[in-house]
Amino acid sequence: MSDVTAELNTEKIRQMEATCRARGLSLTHQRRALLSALACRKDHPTADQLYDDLCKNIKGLSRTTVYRILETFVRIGLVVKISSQQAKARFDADTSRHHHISCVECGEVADLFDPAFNLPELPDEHPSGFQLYDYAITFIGLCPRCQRDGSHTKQKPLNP
Amino acid sequence: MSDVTAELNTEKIRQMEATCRARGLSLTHQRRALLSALACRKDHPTADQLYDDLCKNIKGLSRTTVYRILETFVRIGLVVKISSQQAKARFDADTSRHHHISCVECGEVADLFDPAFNLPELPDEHPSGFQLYDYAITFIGLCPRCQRDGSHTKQKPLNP
DNA sequence: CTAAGTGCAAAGCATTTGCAGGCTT
DNA sequence: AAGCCTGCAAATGCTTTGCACTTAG
Repeated sequence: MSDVTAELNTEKIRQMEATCRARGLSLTHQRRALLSALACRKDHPTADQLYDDLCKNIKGLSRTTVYRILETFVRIGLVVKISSQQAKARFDADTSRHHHISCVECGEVADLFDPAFNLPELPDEHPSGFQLYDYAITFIGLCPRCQRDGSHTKQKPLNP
Repeated sequence: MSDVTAELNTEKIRQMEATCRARGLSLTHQRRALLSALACRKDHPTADQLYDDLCKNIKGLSRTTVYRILETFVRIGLVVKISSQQAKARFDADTSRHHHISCVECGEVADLFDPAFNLPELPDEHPSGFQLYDYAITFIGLCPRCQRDGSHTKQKPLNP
C-alpha cells in the first residue's frame, strides 16, 4: 500500500474513532481492529471475512463479537449493510420493470411504479468489466402501519 | 375479488402454465397451486407465507417443495426473487452515495460510482404513504472472473 | 469501580440436500 | 412405463441470544 493510501486510511480511522467517542462507545481493541480492517478493505467483506482478517491479530476473538460490532457500526452510520435487510427472500410474480420499497421496521415490501426513477439504458458491459444483466432499485422507508405503531425497535436511521 | 380481477388472474395463470409447458415442466398440482397463489397476491410473499397459503388446500404439502418450485420459477423467469441474492450480509465502510454491482455467479460485490445513475431527489414521503429514508441501486451482472471461468452453475438469466 | 463489552456454547431461522417413493406425461 | 417431482428428515450456513467473565473509562 502506498504511503498516501496509508495516510488516508489513518485519517479515516481517526474520524471513525472520533465518531465512536462522540457516541460514547468504548474503544476496545476489537473495535479498533475492526475499524482498521474496514478502512483498509476496498471490497465489501462479509462478517466472516472480517472475522478471518482479525483473527490473525487478536487471539481468542469471537465471531459473535464481529457480528455485534458490525451491527453497532451500522446503527451509528459508520458502515452500510449491503443487501439482505432481512434474511428472507421475497418473490414477485410481476416481472415488469418497477421498483420496491422496503420497510426498515417490519420488512414488508411494496411496489413502487414510478418511471421517474427508471434508469437510463444500461450498457451491455461496464468499465469495471462486469457484464450487466439488470438492475434493481430498493427504496428504504417506514411503512404507514409502522409509522402509526411507532414501536421502532429495530434499525432506525441514526445519523449525526 | 371483482370478476374483472378474477379474469385477469385466470388469464395470467394460463400464461404462466403455458410457459411451464414450453419449458417441459410437469404441471403438478403443487405447481398449479403455487402459480395461482402467486398470481392472486399483490404483495411480495416469502416462501413461508406461500407455504401457509397452500397448506390450506393441499394436504401434506412440504415446505421443501415450495422452495424448490419457487427456485424453478425464478430460473424460467416466471417470478423475480427480491433481495438477498445470497443470504450473507456485506458491509461497506464508504457511506457516500454510490451503487453496487453484484455477480450472479459468485456473489462478489463491487462499487459502481456513476453519478449518471443517481436518482432525482427523493420526496420525504411517497404517495404509497411510506416515509422515504434512502434508496439503493444494485446492478446484477457477471464479474470478469466468472466470465472467464464460465462455470455458470447458479442462477444464470434464462428468459424466452 | 461500574457499566459496557466480550467469549462461549447453544439456539434460531431460512434454506438446501439425500434418498425413497409417487405422480405427470 | 420412465423419469421428473415430491415428502421427509436431517444437515447446512448465517446470525442471534443467554449468561458469566473481562475491560475501558
